[in-house]
Amino acid sequence: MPDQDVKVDVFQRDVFELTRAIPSGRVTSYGAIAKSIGSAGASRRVGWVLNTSFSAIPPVPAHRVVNRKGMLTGRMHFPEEHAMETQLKAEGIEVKNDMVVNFEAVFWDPQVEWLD
DNA sequence: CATCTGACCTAGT
DNA sequence: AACTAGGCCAGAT
Repeated sequence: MPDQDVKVDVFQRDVFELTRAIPSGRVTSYGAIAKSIGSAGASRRVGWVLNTSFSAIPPVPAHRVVNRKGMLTGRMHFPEEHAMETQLKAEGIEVKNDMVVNFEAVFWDPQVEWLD
């Protein structure tokens, strides 16, 4: 099989695995994920992969992934309109006006805390 | 088949 | 510090 397909598969697998490793009550960013799996700059692909994560087994907590500013940019893509915010709040993360409150405090850096 | 778009980020001006 | 441009790469049109 073509190398490209393999790369995509690995990329997707890594994104899923890393995202599942995000502790409850914490969030991370697309760029941080991309960087820690060796694809720095490919943050847009992370979004695409997460979009396919809704049907993934086991489920991927895509609601814990936001952009660099702590903004819930992907909430409109969730199955239900307020799913992302609701789930975050259920985990103890405060969300106001589509923004994670105290973002720096709840930010989870995969490169530091996700050790193989 | 060509062009645009997007759950983004960094760097340059 | 605000703004622009470029890069990333797969889907959609």
